Amino acid sequence: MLERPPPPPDAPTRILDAAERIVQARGVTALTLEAAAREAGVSKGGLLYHFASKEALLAGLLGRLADRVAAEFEAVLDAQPPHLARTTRAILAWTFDDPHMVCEQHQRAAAVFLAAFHHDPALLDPIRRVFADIRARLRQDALPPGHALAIMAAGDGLFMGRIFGMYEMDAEGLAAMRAALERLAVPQAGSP
Amino acid sequence: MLERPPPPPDAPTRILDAAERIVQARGVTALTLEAAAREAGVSKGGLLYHFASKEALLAGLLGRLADRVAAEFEAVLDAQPPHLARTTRAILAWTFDDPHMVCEQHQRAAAVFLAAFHHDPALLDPIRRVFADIRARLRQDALPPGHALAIMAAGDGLFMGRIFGMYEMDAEGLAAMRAALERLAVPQAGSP
DNA sequence: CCCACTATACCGACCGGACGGTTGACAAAC
DNA sequence: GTTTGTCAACCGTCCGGTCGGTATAGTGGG
Repeated sequence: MLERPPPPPDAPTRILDAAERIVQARGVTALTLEAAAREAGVSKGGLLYHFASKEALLAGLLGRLADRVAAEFEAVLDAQPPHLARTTRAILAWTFDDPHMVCEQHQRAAAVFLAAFHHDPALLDPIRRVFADIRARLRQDALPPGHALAIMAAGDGLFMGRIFGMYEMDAEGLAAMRAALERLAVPQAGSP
Repeated sequence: MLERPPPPPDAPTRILDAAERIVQARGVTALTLEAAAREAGVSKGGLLYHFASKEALLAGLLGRLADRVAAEFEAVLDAQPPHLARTTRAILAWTFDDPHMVCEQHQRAAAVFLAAFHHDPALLDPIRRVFADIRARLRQDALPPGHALAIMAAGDGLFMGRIFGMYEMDAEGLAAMRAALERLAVPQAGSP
């Protein structure tokens, strides 16, 4: 059964894809309007027709990234069985259940994130909102105070370590860390 | 009792200080050779006499940063009482005992870090070594596997959250989080 | 059906400015 | 008189953004 090949994406999408590819492959500095245009198969003028400035391009990139992150987390959350600390456990799954394939996508996300921050920290606002929303839901988990925060921070730290090439954690260390954090995700932990 | 005012720093130091100030105050993009020179009170040629290229300037910045981070951690570690998980507890103290004054310094460190990463990720190597060393010592703490890692990752995540303006954690949340992590820093935790 | 007009999508040459780096001169120190 | 530190002027390049133009596809009047 052949899948119908997806229709060719429209120009703005193609341009955003191209920009992402460049940022991921050759770094923030390589993202110029010309390069993005060429990679997308349009002229610089064509690119600027859809994104009126570099900032607009970055904003587009960030908006899409925020949407994707939100959707990804939602999917992980939906896959979690009911539990008093469901959101917290979703974060754990999100952090550790990463099929290796996704790593590339995370690298891309990080590259976009950093590119945007580099240009103007305010561009991160869409993502900030996504995470603020997650944090709000986290607060409703029936966990001792601080546990959910610790788990989330640890996930973020792991993510950062990967992004900046600070850790190369082996599977064993990763599993141990996950186990330790999972023990924090037990409602009323520590007082049977 | 008046402290003897420190002798005026030499030119390379003045230049590095100036570059740091610029990166912190006006972002990565604002760090140009001209701007750094002007801020340091020398001409561009004068700057290039001491740092032959922008990359050299960034390498200098990063080297100094790595030294300072290492020294700072060492100081925190020395202040810790003997304990089976001394290194781990030093990390906790490092993360949470932050007198507010230091926050500014951390912002500066992060700005330098990001500027370097932006130019060339390989410039981060000196810092990578510092953290690799800390991680190695962490492994010698008598803690259940994963606990020290979790604590370190949480610290990193908190740091990242602050850098990118993702969290604004209140003191209460911070204290709760610290308490949760501190419970992980107890040797043989969980099995009396 | 044809024509005039308009809107959409795109092109690529060009401009202005910034930035990294070079050069040659110069003065004080040794 | 050579070395050391500093300067100002300059150069080539690159990049973001502008602009005049083109091709295609409607749209409405006659």
